[in-house]
Amino acid sequence: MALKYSKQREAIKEFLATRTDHPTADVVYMNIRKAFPNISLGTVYRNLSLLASLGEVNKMTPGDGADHFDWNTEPHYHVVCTECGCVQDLPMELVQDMNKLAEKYYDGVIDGHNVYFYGNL
Amino acid sequence: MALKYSKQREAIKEFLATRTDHPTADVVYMNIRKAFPNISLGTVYRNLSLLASLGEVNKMTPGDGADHFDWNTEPHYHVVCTECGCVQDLPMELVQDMNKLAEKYYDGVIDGHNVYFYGNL
DNA sequence: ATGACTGCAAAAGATTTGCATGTAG
DNA sequence: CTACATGCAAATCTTTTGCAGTCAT
Repeated sequence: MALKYSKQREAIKEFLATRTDHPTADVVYMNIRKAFPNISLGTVYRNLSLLASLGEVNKMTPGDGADHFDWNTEPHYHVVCTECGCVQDLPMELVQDMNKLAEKYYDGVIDGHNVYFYGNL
Repeated sequence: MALKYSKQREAIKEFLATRTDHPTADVVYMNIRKAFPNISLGTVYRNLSLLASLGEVNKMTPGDGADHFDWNTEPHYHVVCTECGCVQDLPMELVQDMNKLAEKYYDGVIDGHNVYFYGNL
């Protein structure tokens, strides 16, 4: 289980680091393809779960059918856009109000996206 | 879009109300079959999402591959068993500590299940 | 050399959908 | 009657896996 270097995995990590949203495996695949036209979707999935198990990325399942991958491994909350389904980080000032959020659903607008609180309410 | 009565839907609702865990569509299917041997999995899925859109049940996606359905529509948190994957409600006294939970992962034992905090940390 | 990694394609698992038939209102 | 609901099967979508060849160490 000794890790070996792979330029595909490196490219996937670099790509994730450039994104503040939280792409799905397929979005990663589409983008990595620009630099590696022959990369396979299986390789993207294998590397994403490897990176997730190493703790280098976070795997999220917001419930839109596909998993999302987050380069930010610091503990934080997320919100999901009700329009496009994208995942955004929850502003820190709202984190402090988690107890209140837990008492009722949060609906609002962040960065032009209509979001609802994505949590286990 | 006027709702019509169906004994299959009624049975699904009744079954969910008897469960304190949070069954998957397939588990619901297996159980409803005892009373309705000819019910189809498609019908179970159609009714579960109908009930979810009516707000009569909650649909959850803990990330184990399948969606789970929860009869308790009151706002509350969940934890997931790392052994069997089942979903449990988070004890209310812990809800009051949500801010602290948000700062670090929660690992513990509840009702004999080794659980981790299922949230968007 | 050896074991990890890749591309490809097939497989697996969950959910959705099209269609002909059944049934509540 | 006529919509809505059902059963069945096929289709769709995401993710995983087996395998033979490739590459890092």
